[in-house]
Amino acid sequence: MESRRTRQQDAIEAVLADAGRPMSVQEVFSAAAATVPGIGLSTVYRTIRKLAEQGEIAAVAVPGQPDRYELAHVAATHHHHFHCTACDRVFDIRGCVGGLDRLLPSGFELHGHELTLVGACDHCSGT
Amino acid sequence: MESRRTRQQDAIEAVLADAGRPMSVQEVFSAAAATVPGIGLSTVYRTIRKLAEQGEIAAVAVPGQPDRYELAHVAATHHHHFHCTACDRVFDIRGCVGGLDRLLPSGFELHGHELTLVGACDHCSGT
DNA sequence: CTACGTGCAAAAAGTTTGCAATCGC
DNA sequence: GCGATTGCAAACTTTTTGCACGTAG
Repeated sequence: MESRRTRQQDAIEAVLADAGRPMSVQEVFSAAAATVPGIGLSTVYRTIRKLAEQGEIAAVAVPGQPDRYELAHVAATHHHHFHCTACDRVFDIRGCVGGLDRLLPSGFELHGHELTLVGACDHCSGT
Repeated sequence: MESRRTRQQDAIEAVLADAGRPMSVQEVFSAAAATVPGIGLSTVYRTIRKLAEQGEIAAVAVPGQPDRYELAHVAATHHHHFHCTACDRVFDIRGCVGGLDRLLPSGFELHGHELTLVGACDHCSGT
């Protein structure tokens, strides 16, 4: 269960690091293929799954679409997401809401939370 | 493109109405089969998709899992979700956070938001 | 009666797995 | 050299689609 450094893994992590926003497996695959031409889709799936299990990347869900992933150290810097329903991209937004404890029903334990704003990004809004 | 009232559609909507929490397509299928024995899985998919397009039900996403659905009139009564990572169920919780506008980057338009608390429900927490 | 909605089977899309060849260490 | 990792193809799973029949209006 050693961890071996390979061109493919480096490329995948680099893609996620450079993106600055959550990406789908397909997006990662396309982007990584630019660096490592013959890379296989299964390798991307395997690597992403491994990174997710190790907690190095976090999954972001959008209804009706496959999950997207982003580096955990980004996720650790607490932030949230903005889903543009026009161009369908997800952006990271800084800041966090507080006072969530008051929403919690008694007996429930709060471990974390995920907030997604929905709307149109600066590029897609009619502004 | 008329809308015809059928036994199957009634059963599916009844299941969602009675559940009180977001359900997956499979869950709806199983529950609806109790009322309409020979119901087909495709019918459930088709009906749910149609209801979603008409805005009568809302999709709730959980990373790594298929979407779950709940009646929109419930979603309209603004609320949020709690995902128990132990029993893997999603609960509705009342109340809503405010002040989201201040999180919004300039140029972005806010249409809605989705907040999911993550943790252990009263049944699963060690309490 | 007309044509929308259903059930079944086949197809498509998305993800995982088996295996021989490769490459890091 | 040894064994983890890869790429390809096949297996699976989940969701969508084609079609003939049943049925609501």
